[in-house]
Amino acid sequence: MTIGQLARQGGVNVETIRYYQRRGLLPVPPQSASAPSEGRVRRYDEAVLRRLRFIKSAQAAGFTLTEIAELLELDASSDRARARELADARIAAIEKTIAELDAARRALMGLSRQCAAADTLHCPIIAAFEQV
Amino acid sequence: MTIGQLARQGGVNVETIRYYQRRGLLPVPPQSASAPSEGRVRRYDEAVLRRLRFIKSAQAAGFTLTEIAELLELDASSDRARARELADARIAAIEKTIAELDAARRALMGLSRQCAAADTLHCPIIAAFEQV
DNA sequence: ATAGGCTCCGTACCATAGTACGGAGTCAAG
DNA sequence: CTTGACTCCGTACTATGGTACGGAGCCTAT
Repeated sequence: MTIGQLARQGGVNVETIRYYQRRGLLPVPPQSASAPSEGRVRRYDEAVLRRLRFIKSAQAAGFTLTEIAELLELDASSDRARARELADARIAAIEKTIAELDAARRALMGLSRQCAAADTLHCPIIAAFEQV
Repeated sequence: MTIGQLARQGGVNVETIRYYQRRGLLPVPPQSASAPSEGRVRRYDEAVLRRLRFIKSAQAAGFTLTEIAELLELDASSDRARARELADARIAAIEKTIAELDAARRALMGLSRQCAAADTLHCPIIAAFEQV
């Protein structure tokens, strides 16, 4: 797979892959190949694609790229304690975020309902967020 | 209330307030006062504090500062349709984010459990996120 | 064998949301 | 009436996560 194909499969663009390579999140495969005709173009395999998808998932989970770099290193190592530490910390953070988002969601639903009511002059947007 | 007191009450720092003022999110009160002894220091009232807290809440709900600026304008206006539109769009986005975070949370909990088990060699971090 | 796409790589630039700095003026307390 | 904390303001810098650009060179189908 070329870098362009990898990018399409992973749903990112080529520049992003290069950026991840610069950050050490993705490997830079060798250009040389066994066959003499195969040239100066780097080829990527399924493992890299999985790695790329992992990065995207971990990012969605709120990990920063720096933390993801650490996770990727841990994945290869056997430091179970550290891996667990990171996972648990992130679980707690996620639960907090979910609670916040849920509160915001409720505030917004109240706002939307108010705005739908024909008898209000305007929607009290700021007020909708009081005590959120 | 001075800018420093406002900042402390709002849980942000002074520079942030100035930044919000530059972005038009918070008003810049006049320096002049009725009493001649009152000087060149700007004073803020409760309404500004509420506004600041609203900004923080809206930000936690995932609105960008640009969107928040629009919300603040809408709050003063009567454009109920537009306010509702923004609210509904954000509710949908929040629900999607919550679903993603919940999937990530489940993946991480699986990971943590694996890491806790004494019989595993290492925690399969990348694998934990497959199909997340 | 040549046109068009890709790839390679370095460097520069972007948006978002702040944070830091520094000099000058102001304010309240001792 | 001075000292120390705070305010004012402009400008510069930071971190994060990318995007854009441009000149090479490579690769494949016609």
